[in-house]
Amino acid sequence: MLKYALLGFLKYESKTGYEIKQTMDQSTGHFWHAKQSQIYTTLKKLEYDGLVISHPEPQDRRPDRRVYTITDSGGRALKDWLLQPVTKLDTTKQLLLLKLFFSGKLEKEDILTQLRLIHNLHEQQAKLYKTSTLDFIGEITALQPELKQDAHLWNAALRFGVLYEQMYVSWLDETIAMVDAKF
Amino acid sequence: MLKYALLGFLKYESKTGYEIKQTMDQSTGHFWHAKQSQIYTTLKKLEYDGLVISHPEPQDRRPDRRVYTITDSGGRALKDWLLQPVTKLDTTKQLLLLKLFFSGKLEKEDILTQLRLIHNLHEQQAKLYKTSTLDFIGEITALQPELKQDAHLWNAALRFGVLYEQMYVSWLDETIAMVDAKF
DNA sequence: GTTTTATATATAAATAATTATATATATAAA
DNA sequence: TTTATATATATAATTATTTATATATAAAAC
Repeated sequence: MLKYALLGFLKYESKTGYEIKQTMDQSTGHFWHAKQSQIYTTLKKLEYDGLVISHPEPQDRRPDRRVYTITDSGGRALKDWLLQPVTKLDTTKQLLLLKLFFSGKLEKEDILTQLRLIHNLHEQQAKLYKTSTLDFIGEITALQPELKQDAHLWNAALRFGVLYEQMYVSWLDETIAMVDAKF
Repeated sequence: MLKYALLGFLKYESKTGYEIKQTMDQSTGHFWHAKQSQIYTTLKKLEYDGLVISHPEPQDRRPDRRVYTITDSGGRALKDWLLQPVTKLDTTKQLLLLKLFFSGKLEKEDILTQLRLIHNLHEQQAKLYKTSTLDFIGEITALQPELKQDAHLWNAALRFGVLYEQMYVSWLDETIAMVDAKF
């Protein structure tokens, strides 16, 4: 699937692997991520398959950048994929839930420590959504009004993150109270 | 991580790979899953590492079952892992969000079709939580009262699934309305 | 002044996970 | 009576992903 994410970003503009990594972390990061090494190897595969092309760009006092550009074939592959209906639920892997599920024989305090730690992490993430991530969408659409539709969808994806964190924190509150009462 | 899930299940009772797969699908399925092939290979690895042992059990008119049992070493490994704090958020991969993110240039109807399809899937899943999954916890604790604490945590994990689906469906309602209005 | 962070690309090695098969039997449903 | 489902184990091949590492420079922070 990563290949389509890469095509998606390159459809907006040509980029280097490094730039894609930065953009990804700031935009799709909370629902789709990849390591730098995977991005580089997948870009190579995409070029081999003719979905992107690359050329080196000299820079002063720095090593060459390799800039990737989507091809017509890549554009078609992207669109085909976008139109292909999603027919099953994502299978997420939640480490905390897995641990909690098997924690019935642990001490009360050990369970609570685990839950409180994760509570902090999710509160931080919730805060993050309310500040930094919001502005990059505004900036881009101010410069490129033709991306207005896109921006609506970016906001929807961001909104998902906000709701998810809200839900997560309230579930944690509930669960901490339950453990406190029943253990 | 799958290895710890397997140890977790085997801590309750000795099981075959086949049985673990069934149990997993019915219990941790919505936050941790694995293919049958991965379960079999991971069990072998666990045995090689001395965390479980296995022995074949003859059956009448069916091939032998290979029953796995957790060892003391496996029990310790499980407990160590359970106590180890979770220090970062899970990185989920949401196919629908990824597609939506890049769908700004699609036709309104294509986007809505995609969203409505996934809406159905999540409503079904929400319904499923309200019925079938609830009873297996009641059944087990009726037979084994010493699992009462465990059952509280199983319910908490299930509750997460319920809240998640609620959140997902309401986000979809919001998003469908937005696309309907803005595209 | 030294360390950290940012810019930039890339490969090797290892681990994790999926898909596709193969084999064998019994029972229940169409 | 044929088909589908459930019981049971297992391997091969492929794909996906992570971790670790190497190289090189500049700017900013400490």
